[in-house]
Amino acid sequence: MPSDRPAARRPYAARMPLEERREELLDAALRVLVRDGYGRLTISAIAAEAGVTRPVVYDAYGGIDPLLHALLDRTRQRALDATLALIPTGGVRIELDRWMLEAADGLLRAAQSDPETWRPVLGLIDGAPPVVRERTEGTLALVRGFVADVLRTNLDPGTELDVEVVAHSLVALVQEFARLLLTRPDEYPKERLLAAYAGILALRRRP
Amino acid sequence: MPSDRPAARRPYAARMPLEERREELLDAALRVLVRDGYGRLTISAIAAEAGVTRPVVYDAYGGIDPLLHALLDRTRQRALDATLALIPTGGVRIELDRWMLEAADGLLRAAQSDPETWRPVLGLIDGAPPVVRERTEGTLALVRGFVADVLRTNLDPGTELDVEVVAHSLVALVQEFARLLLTRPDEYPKERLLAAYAGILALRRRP
DNA sequence: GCCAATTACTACACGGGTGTAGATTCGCAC
DNA sequence: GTGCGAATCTACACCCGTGTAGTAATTGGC
Repeated sequence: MPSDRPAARRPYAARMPLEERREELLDAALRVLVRDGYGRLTISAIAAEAGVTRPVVYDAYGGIDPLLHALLDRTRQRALDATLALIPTGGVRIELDRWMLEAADGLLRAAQSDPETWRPVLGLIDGAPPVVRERTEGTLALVRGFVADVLRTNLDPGTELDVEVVAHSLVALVQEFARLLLTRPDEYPKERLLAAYAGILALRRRP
Repeated sequence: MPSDRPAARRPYAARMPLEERREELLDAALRVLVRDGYGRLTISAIAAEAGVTRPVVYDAYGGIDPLLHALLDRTRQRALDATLALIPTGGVRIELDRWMLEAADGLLRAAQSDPETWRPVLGLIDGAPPVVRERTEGTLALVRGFVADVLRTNLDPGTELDVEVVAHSLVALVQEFARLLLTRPDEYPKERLLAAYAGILALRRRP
């Protein structure tokens, strides 16, 4: 062999302005996250997934923490937008039973149509570090607040209920349904879950 | 200084037969786990917490995986024992509403009295790897099965309900209450949670 | 076509956890 | 009290991810 080739230089990845690169890195990071969990969400893995070398990631985000922060922000915003679209605000009066069903339906649809966003949000990704729990909890608190408002506005005046705990319960319940839908869709398709939910709600009227 | 002391040998930890050492290591591991999460549950950290050197841990368990497995087994068994004690088996007939309240009360008591066992079981420890989710899910499936049996045995014959989904919901609800109790006891003391729960159940009778 | 700024890559040092081989000490049995 | 086996410790090599300084290629503007 005449030339012991000097470690074959890696072909350059397509160049990209910083902002665009940042978005692409977030996309790559989300793929890694959903596929492998937080435990394997490393700078190395993200760079490999995006087809670039690690310094590119450092130039774009400075480290895993800012990157994760940005990823959580983007994901949170998407999920929150979809969720708040289902909740009437500003003291609008609605029919509670009907709304609870429609909102559940809407949320299950959202989760089903964009699982990459919702799996992390629903806590279905393994290895979540504390920062994830904190941020998720903050978002959930917001949603629970809106749900509680809806309840206060629309519950029969006579009803004595701990609205905050009930809001907690409703949100937890719908979340659990969404988890079932995403993890065992064959066993628990949307129709089954909604029918069961309707059955539970109906107990309130048929003594 | 006459003697440049040769790195001061570490004092020996008290010797212990293997089985006893294993238990002590599990205790240490549980403390580390609850305090720092799965992300910091390393052989090094466990050895330090137990006051021994790493080879002791390797001799006792062979690595982090067998140790974690043993720890999960022990924790799971404790939680499962406490839980199954609350669920009537073998087709015994009971009064459903009363039982649901008593069982919730019992579980909240259990969680409150032994948080080190229940925090991991309730998913309150950060950074759980896939194996934890799998094992927890298996245990939950068992519990849900028993709850579903109770429902089948004691629901009014006329009631048309998706018993499996309802069991899922009940278990998820009580779990959520337990999480609230352990993470925000001042805001959500046991009495408040149980009162709210009773209120929700009561809706079934007061139309 | 060429140049310069921008973007990407190579190469290094570091830190922390893993796993193991071999030396050392403890403490029970006799 | 003294062995001797069991239990513990020391010391090493290894891997993998981090973070950065310096080098090289690309590409848009002229």
